Amino acid sequence: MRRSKQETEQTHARIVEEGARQFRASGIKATGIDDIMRQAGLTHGGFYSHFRNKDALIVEACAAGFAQTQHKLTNAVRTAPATGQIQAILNGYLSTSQRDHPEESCVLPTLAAEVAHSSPEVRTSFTQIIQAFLEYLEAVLPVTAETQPTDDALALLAGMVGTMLLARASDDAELSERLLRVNRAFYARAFAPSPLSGEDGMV
Amino acid sequence: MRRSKQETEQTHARIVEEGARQFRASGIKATGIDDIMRQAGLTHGGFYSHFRNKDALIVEACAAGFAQTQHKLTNAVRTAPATGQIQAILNGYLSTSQRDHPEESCVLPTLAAEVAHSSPEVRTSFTQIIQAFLEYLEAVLPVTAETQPTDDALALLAGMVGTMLLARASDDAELSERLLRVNRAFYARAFAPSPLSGEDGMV
DNA sequence: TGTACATCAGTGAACGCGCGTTCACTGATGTAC
DNA sequence: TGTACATCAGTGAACGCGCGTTCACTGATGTAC
Repeated sequence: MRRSKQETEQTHARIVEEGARQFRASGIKATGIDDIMRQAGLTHGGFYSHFRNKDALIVEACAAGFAQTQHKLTNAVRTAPATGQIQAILNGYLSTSQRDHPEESCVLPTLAAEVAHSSPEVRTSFTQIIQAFLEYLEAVLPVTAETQPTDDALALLAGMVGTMLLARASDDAELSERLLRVNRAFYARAFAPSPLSGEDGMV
Repeated sequence: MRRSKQETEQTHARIVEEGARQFRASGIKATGIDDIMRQAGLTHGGFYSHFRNKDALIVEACAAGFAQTQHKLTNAVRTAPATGQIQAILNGYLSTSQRDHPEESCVLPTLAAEVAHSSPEVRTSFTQIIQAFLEYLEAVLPVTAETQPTDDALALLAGMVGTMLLARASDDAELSERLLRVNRAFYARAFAPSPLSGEDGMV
């Protein structure tokens, strides 16, 4: 039966949120429409009242996932001293809690490889997320004599994404921990104007 | 009908090679046993004369893929001057030709995210590949006053893997190219004892 | 070296299952008068 | 403001399809004598 506008909007948001969770937790291909709808408290047929197809949900779910990561990082940066902002981002992004909860973590390490095989619309919107993340980092990175923030952001993002990807793939707890810890320190040293220590997850 | 020992071995190797290609090209879940066997010139039923199940092939295919990457890098290093070995690895690994041919490129950027959701046996063997890659890089990295090769290898590998992952996900040709070019230079500057320029793909 | 038999690589049909998407239907909501 | 009707969010069965795996079968290879 028909629902009120407000309820429809809430339901839509709930499906997007659940999609964002499950895509990140299990991967895009491995997550079925049915899984998402059931978690959202609905039956699978109703999906197509909200989205043209699965790709349309992927686009919205990735955007929602990135917004979530951006908010977390912004909170982490806000509570950090001006000279420790890069360190705060690294501590937040490369924390064990983020590693252990991909379902509410950054979409790049979890979904980038699958997106590379996806439809043009998915790839285009995902590329915009990468660009938005780069711009976000550029704004925080310091200007140095040697390099530009716009170039440094590329190396920093790649390092963050690669570190999390490998830390999640590693079965060996010690290696996984070492990847996070060592690379938090490495990238902080490489980019922070005056590196500060500290080690809290962002959650 | 029964085949000779030699022919059986060759067929086995052909299936592994084809699996390694297609897993990297399309992803593990997206590649069917049938696809692989057809490309190997066989029918799908025969698969189980060679492998217990799909996971067993994944393990062998990842190992074969890594061996291929290691050989390519070793060739690139061999023809480089002693001080330009890191640069040679970066130029080889982060080339546009590697980006455009995932089917014969490193297994880490393409398969790590899917492996994180795979069976224990797959995860364990994949972790060994990560460790082998790290040891390989450690042997090439210089010893400095500040850091250990064993730590530097973690940051270098993460940067290489993250860069390729993002370069492949990016729909924007300019951004993709910039990721490869800028990060080749960044990681060379960060790790090489005396950075040399140069820009050939490894192929 | 030759023969008889066991082995087993490969075939192709079949299995149960889950997928994305469609569709007829229901009934509360939104809207035109 | 009240009424009559169109709209449409959500249900649940059904669709065609592809998946990983099993299995009876074939016939050349490997082996025991």
